[in-house]
Amino acid sequence: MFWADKIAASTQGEQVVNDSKTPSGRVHVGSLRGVIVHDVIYRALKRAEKPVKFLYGIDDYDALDSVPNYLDRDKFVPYLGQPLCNVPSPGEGASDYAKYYSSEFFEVFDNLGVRPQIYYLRDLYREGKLNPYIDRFLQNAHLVREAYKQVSNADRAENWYPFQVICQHCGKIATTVVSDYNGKEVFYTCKPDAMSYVEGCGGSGWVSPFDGNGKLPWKVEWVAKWDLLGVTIELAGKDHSQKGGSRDVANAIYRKVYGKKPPFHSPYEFILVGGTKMSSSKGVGASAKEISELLPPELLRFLMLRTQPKTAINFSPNYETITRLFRDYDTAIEKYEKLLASEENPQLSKDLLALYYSQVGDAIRTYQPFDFSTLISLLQVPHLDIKAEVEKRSEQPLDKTDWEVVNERIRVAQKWLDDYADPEEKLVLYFDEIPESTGDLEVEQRQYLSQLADNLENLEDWEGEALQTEIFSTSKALGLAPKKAFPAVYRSFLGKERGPKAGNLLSYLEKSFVVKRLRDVAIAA
RNA sequence: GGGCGAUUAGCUCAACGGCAGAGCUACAGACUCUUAAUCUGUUGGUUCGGGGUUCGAAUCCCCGAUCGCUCACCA
Repeated sequence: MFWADKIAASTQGEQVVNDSKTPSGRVHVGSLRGVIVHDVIYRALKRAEKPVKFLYGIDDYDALDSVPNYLDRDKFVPYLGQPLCNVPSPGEGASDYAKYYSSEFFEVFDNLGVRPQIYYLRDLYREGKLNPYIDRFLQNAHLVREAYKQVSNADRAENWYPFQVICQHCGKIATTVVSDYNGKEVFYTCKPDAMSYVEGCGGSGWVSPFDGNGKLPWKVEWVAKWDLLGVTIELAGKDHSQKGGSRDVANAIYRKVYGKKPPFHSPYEFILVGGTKMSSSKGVGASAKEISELLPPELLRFLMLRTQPKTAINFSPNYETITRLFRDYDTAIEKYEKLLASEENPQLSKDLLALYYSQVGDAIRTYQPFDFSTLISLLQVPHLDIKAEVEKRSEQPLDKTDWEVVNERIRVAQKWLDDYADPEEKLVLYFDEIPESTGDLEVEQRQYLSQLADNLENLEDWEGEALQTEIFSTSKALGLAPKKAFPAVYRSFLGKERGPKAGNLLSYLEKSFVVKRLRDVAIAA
């Protein structure tokens, strides 16, 4: 059974799936794992025809705790410690910092077909929705302290309260400590030494904790959200899911203060991104936005969900990884088509369910696959009419959908070549020097190149087909197997054993250059 | 030091108590203009090591190794 269907099958009654994110900056591609995991669980529940809602919260009352290195430090340092919804937007088109980065993230959601009901913590606080929870946690601060102590062995002072107000003097929320509560107002101090990354202003006073004047600490806030929204399923990254970790603490608080059972939980693993291959100099990297601009949505979903949540995913946008992703997807598509041809309403196996849940829409979109790695190769051949080439190499005539898929892949392949490919992953023509690897050529191969140079020199029609014929017939005439002949040619120009169709390749080069190079290689020791 | 997770073919992963598998790679063939293409086939395993439970263990238990994450605050 597919992992998400297992979770769906274990539930009873109406389900509320929840996930959330602090919009502290650009979102790394790894953050998409949680998003996709929850989306797939949501879809699995729908597929099982169980009543379900999917919520996504933006924790924009959290404090700005560092200035990302891609922002102007001087401009944002003054806002350290303030709620993200009160920090100015770093760019056009958003009212504030939190909205700016969360809407960037939501564009990716939209692209991936993830459509949860979105809510903002600022609204929950300011509209007073969390007031009853704030009151209850303040009244029962001792129970919260107990939970912290028992679960994660963290000591809290006797007069510690699970609440932080926004300082009325300096606007920071991270530095305030509440030390008293009279049922209507709390007494707070904005402490200079409360946080390592920012100093409080030293102000203090009595203030109402309600209607957006402050927030609950994260672990406590989590509980309030669960109860307010009726959350029944919420997974968390494994960093939160350790024994004694934040999820454990939140669970304990929910049990202690409300006597209720916490939502279903299971940790999910990270996505490990091979950092060295990332080209930061080209300004591209592994942000969720960048990767979603590179990969077609169903491929990105496929990457995230075919692996069960508790297994780590290794992903780098290098040749090996990215071509494999496309190939695996195509393999699944072909398997599905075969199944479809043999049965009316086929039962989907586990791998095909991964394909199903990868779709942005409701049905699996089938097409005639055209190998992605071949496209990467073809795009590097100068002056090649790629569409004609695709047509020629496809078994069946391509229909409208096929072309859509191919065109999308051409775009991806080109973008990958431009922004992500390492030099050694690209086709390199050696114009100025003879590739080193020609040194290993055998005597017969050198004789062949020499003969080929003579034949080509006399060739009148410098054109792909004719060149291909000449390369081939020369090898026949000398009795040298094509398996030896062609690599000799490729090595002379590319330094590799293989390459694009040799005739075409040479036809794009100057005749004099080709002849000279062949002779140079032939006589070199 | 404590905790959690992982470790299966060269690589990426599947199998989750019932014959250890797939894709890619590699290798070998086929296609008598044949070159990043296509097709066929083959190789490849002490399931990290050691012990135990079981009729039966990659799977469950114990000990150990390696790797990753985590264990003040914040999230």
